[in-house]
Amino acid sequence: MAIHRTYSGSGTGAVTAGPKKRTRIQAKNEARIVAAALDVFSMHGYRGATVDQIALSAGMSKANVLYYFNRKEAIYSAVLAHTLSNWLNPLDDLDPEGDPITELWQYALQKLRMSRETPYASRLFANEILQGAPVIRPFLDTELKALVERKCRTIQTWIDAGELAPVAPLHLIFLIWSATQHYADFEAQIQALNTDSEESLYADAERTLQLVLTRGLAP
Amino acid sequence: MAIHRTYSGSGTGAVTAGPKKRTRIQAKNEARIVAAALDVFSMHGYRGATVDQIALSAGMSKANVLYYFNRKEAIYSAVLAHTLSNWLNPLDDLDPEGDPITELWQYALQKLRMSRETPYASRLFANEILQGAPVIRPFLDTELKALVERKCRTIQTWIDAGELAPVAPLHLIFLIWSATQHYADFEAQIQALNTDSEESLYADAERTLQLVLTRGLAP
DNA sequence: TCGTACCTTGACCATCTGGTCAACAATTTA
DNA sequence: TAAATTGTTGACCAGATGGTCAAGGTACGA
Repeated sequence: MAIHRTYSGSGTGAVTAGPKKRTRIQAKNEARIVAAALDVFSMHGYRGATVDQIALSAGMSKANVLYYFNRKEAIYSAVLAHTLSNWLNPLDDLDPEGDPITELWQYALQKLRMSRETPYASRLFANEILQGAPVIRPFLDTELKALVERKCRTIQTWIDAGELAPVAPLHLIFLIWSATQHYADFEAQIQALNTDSEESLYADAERTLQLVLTRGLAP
Repeated sequence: MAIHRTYSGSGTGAVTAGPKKRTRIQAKNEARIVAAALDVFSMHGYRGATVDQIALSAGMSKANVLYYFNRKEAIYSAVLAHTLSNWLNPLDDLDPEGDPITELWQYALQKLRMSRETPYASRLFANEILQGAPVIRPFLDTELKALVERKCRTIQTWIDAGELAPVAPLHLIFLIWSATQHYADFEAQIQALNTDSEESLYADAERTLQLVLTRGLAP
């Protein structure tokens, strides 16, 4: 997760010289700011978010927010870095030794539940990528690409062994990502079109996705 | 497509009294503005777009843009209204008389090709819905909801007739939307992760989606 | 040709917003 | 406790941006 290194300003703002030890107060306030900023950025996008909103949401003054993060962009980078690993980690769990269809369905299910439980993270990335990924492009080009290529090889191995339908591995990953993140990113649309309870909504989503994936991926 | 009526300001700005006939120049310039605004809004979102950018892209002065559309929001509404019908029309083509899996796959294919050919429209809606659909929520709640419910009934009929796997119709539609629009909305990510040509990218996407859908939906 | 209505824009204004700074408060350290 | 470091904020600034307006230009019917 090298996003951290990409943006030098994402640390403590007041300290310009070498890396000093972080105070308790620093850690606490930076965490509060990042948590507040996730809300604001994921709702309004980078440009639509204001430092004032973030400060208000974090319960402190704008000047104080900019004391910890010199620039608005630094807050944004910190939020992305803080969220990115959690958001993408499950992919790493795909086990080449496991049963392909079980592994893939478990991955999809985990992503679907994450979309429900932490939609902010999903919308944060959706916004970032919609704008052309100006900040996390370096990460996409290097670490995410390496991870995805590794997992594509795993999937291809399954296909070659006749344990999985002959899909294009990369596009299977895209399919799982899109189908699950949709429930977070397009929540407003889904709320408008759904008539049932949220509970049964997600139950139906799981059922349908499981059915299509398990049948669609059978060799 | 009643979005037009929702925003009174989306017509000619200078004329405040009743509906007068539109000049040739009016029609031409409004079309130029809407086309330019689609580019700008889809790239930067509502808040990130500036009237100056739109004016520059349309080849006229900012003041002139605001002569035809009194408010920035009016431009935005006009762009949404102009794009919405084209973007959602294919769903209406689902023929209850046709073969279910063929019909659904043709619909998915059409959406996938639209994502490739006119990604701006997709990204425009993605931005709008990510922000909570502040402008098109009334449309979602009424016309889109009615259309989707109608199509869900069609799908349910197919299921009841044993011609289709027992999925939740609404979620099947979500699956098709998400899997296809993903290629437009997340283009930046896809570009970063793809190593092949764009041609083979979309060929693989079609092949994988067809395989999973046709197998996954078989009764 | 003339007059009217429509078109176009540079200059301008009010507001919003990211960022700075000096002054003061709290906390840690010697 | 005294000094020094760290934390906090109201006031302020500069640039960006949505929107207005008066003044002048252009098309078009009578």
